[in-house]
Amino acid sequence: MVDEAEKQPTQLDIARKAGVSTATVSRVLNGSPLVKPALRARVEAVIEQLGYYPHAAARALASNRTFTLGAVVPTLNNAIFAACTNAFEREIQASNYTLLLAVSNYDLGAEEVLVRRLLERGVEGLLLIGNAHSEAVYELLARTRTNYVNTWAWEPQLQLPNIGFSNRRAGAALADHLVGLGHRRIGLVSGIAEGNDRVRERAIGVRERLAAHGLALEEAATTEIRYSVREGRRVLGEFVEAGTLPTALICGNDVIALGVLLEAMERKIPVPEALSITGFDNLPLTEHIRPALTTIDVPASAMGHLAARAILSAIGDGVPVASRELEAPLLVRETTAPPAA
Amino acid sequence: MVDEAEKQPTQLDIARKAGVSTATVSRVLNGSPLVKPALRARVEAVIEQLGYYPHAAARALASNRTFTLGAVVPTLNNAIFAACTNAFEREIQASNYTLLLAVSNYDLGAEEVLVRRLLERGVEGLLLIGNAHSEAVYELLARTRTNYVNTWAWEPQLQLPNIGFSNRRAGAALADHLVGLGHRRIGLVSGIAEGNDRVRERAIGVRERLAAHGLALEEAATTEIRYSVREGRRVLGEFVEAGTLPTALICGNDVIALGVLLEAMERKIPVPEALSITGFDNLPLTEHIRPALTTIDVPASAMGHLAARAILSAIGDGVPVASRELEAPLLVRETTAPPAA
DNA sequence: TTGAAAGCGCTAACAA
DNA sequence: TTGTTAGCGCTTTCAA
Repeated sequence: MVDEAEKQPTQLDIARKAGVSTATVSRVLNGSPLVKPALRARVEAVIEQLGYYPHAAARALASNRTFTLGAVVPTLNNAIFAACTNAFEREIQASNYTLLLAVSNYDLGAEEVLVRRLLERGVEGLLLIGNAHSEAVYELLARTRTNYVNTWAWEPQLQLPNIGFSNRRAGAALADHLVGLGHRRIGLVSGIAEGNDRVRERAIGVRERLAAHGLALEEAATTEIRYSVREGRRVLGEFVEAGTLPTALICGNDVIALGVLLEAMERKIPVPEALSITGFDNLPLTEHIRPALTTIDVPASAMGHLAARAILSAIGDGVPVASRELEAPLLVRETTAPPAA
Repeated sequence: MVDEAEKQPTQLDIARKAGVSTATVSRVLNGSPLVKPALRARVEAVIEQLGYYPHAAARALASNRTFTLGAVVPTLNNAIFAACTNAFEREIQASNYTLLLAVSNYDLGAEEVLVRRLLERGVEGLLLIGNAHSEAVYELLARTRTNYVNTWAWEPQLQLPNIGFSNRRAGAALADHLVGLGHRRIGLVSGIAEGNDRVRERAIGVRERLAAHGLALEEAATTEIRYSVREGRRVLGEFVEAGTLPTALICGNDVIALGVLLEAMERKIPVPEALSITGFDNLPLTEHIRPALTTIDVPASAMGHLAARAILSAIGDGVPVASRELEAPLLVRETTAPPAA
């Protein structure tokens, strides 16, 4: 019955014990220069003694600042988004900001309610993935004048705050590379395009370049699957059994590519001799596996860091977030080669 | 000059426009059953019209509830922690809670300030990794009566809220497996033990079982390294060149194990014939790679989900978080076999 | 250099 | 069933 909820001390407790006003306590806490050193020391001693710490909600209500930033990512079960989130958090942490994180599971509708929830929480800025978000999200962001940045994308014509790279050009680079190698029958095993503009842009890039060379994707070797090793393996098997295996397969990401590669090895299909494979992301493992995976180097951590710095300085200067294009270079390794004659 | 900061509408705005009191608006917002349907509809219409949404800080200050949970993890650049965090977020999201996430980078001192920061933010519960936290953290948690749970650990004698598995027993299982196979010269390539009780516990488990069999770790093949493929490769190379390679290597996690495995393959050291290798975590890839990795199946997502449910129900019932032990079974696959005669 | 006091937007008694 | 009102803990004028 005795719950003795001895509450957290408040500034009033500190003020009384130190014989000062709450205004002075507040000044001490906020490092105001106009508190006499002696007084400051006295107050700090009491703060220490009572184990006081500020009540963020009260502070936010009074000052209209939360020192909180938000991020909503599709998932953390993709090393690339986890890395970006990690970098973002580390960067804002250094500026005494705290991260409110939400996972949308690639669902734009869910994302909308999550963004709303973060806005209610008073986030001073937001990191989003991609440029595809619901109308409502964009309206909310505009109405509340929230600093935000769409990472993982670079589409200047959209006039959106982008810190990322051109998925379309990355897709194009992959296509050019394979065509340049002499491939004519190329398939695409991409991620699920629904609600994912990065996937769509990459596919457009691939198709455009193929078309420019008078080619087209092998539709019988083109499909969308979830990002998983198992799915990659399954698809490779299906292509083989259906007799639709092309000479090159562009995979939506490294995880899929790894699945395709491992299944090919299991089936004694020589890679890259009989089948060229490309990935996307440049996961740490891809350079160590044999054959090493040809892939696109996605600057995941850099996007996280830069997005944080951009938002933080936008908040500081009161200016809009500055866009910035990053490189996502093609890394030619061992899974791509000219097709067997 | 014209910044026209047309502020967010407040309950007062809604109340006036709807011709009711703010109390009624509050009731509508909180789904109080004692608001007449007609009135409710009128208020909701105005809310919709003005695009109003509640101010979480004000709400928190008045109600003393934040609907926020915190998590501080060592890093997100480890798929296993990312998976746990992902599961935790998904679970609390479903209960309308929001996640405050902080990354400690395996630094207990840093963790302390982060926990403090989350507490200031008013988190109603906290997910932590492991049982090793600073005194100050435990004091803070006790004093504020914050619901928290240490995942990734199961040490009932410590009387701490644990939802996890016994790292020591997992280490023991690995040792038993290898000894049972006939290995006598066993090395350990663990993660950095500093500030990481999981690593220490696993090592203890290994050493204990080895001792029980009258054996000891090959110290010349035992070391601590960062969790990276590259590091794993480097270490394998060093052991080979120093001529200290044992017949089996217990690796701190799958990433290290993969590095060791790939380097062994590169050097034409037959695995498992000449060298048995074990990992830890059961990353999705490990079952697909050849030879498939013998490892410990860590219930990362389950810990995230269960921790969330435990904290949420502790908050609901006002009772302490219930501990729970999970299995972390040994998965014997293809990288372990009897040592060559 | 310090203090008094008025809110910030909301919830929750308490009244009606 | 609805309204009135007193805070929640803090910041921030404004005075002193």
